[in-house]
Amino acid sequence: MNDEATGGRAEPKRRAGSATSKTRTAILRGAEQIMAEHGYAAVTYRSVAAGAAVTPGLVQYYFPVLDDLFIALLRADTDRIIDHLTRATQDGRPLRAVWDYASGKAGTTLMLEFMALANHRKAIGPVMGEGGERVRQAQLAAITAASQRYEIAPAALVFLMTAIPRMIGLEEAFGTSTGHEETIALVRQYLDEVEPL
Amino acid sequence: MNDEATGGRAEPKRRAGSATSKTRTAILRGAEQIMAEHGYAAVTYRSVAAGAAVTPGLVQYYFPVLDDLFIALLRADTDRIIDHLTRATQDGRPLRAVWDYASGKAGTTLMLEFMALANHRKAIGPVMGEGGERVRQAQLAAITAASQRYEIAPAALVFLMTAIPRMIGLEEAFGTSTGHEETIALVRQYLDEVEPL
DNA sequence: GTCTATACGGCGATAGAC
DNA sequence: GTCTATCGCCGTATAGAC
Repeated sequence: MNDEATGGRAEPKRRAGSATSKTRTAILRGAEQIMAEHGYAAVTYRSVAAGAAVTPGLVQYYFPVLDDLFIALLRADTDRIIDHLTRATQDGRPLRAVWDYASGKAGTTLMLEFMALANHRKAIGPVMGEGGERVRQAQLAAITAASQRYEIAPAALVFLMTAIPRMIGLEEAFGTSTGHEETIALVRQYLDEVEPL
Repeated sequence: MNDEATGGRAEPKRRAGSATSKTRTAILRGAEQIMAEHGYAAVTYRSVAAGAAVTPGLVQYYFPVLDDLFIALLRADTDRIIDHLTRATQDGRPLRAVWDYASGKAGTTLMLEFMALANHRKAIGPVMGEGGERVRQAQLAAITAASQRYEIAPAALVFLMTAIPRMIGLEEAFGTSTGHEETIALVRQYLDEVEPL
């Protein structure tokens, strides 16, 4: 509700305390769990403090604005995703790996959570964009080795193999489902052609 | 931030005052403008009241819980979208009409706004799902007349023509763009084949 | 039925004490 | 470097005036 307030700030100091502080990592771990369990809206100075058994003021000391905490969480998640994709695309069927990963429910939920977060905390948007770009470049690198097999521009292919299952997941989270089965069948047919099992 | 509180309620009376009240429609109009201009987070009892020149208590009289106000706005938006699509798909190139509409920036922004809203106001989700289903059925009805032209299952086609530009819009809102151009070129090529200008 | 006034417990952010 | 007190928002509930 105070979006404008945080958006209009120049650039104050964004971090206090050492980056290696034990307290700091304990706070991050606790915040991550709260976010996974109850959503970003449940991540408050008070709840994180309670989870890490410190005072709310101390959490705020390490993360002066709540954005800073979310950004740290988002960056860590992005790194994890890229790690996973890098490993999963080395089995000879990189396109299927991309499709399968994007089809995972957990990832879609997390994406929705961060999209919603970015939507009312303007500092988060650019971090998401940069993370999305990093992920896409990693996917692109993983499929270009065999790109002549696919008959479709690699960049378009990677986008589609991510966007389609993601949007299906989003819609299903709310209860819209018309066309999902038919679309999945279409993609499966294509994958069977270009990356037979 | 008080999601749990509103979620745990049985089912109190959800509306007071007549549905045709002049005050009620004034409140809705004002709320719509605030939402379009500053996002859903700026829609508060106090801001809406100020916009409609009434007291916050009166807004709450007509919409006892803020969800009720958002649901009224979402339903009205869905009706408008269906009206628009019904008209736009009658020019002989219904698939292009679907694609063009989903490519509009305003609609994508609004969708993101409502998705974010649904993400932390659980009462909104089902209303979004139902609205999405209504829109999709209308689109489906509009293209099935000429469906033999398309070579792809109509339901999959409608989903893709909506999902692709929507996801492109979402990603661009944050700053991810790899693959967008290539994907758009791909779709344009397909549209030129099945619905030549 | 319409509408106002007020109170409560939550929140993020800030200033400043230790 | 660590932590507290306080401020001004918020949604919601309630009591009651007209």
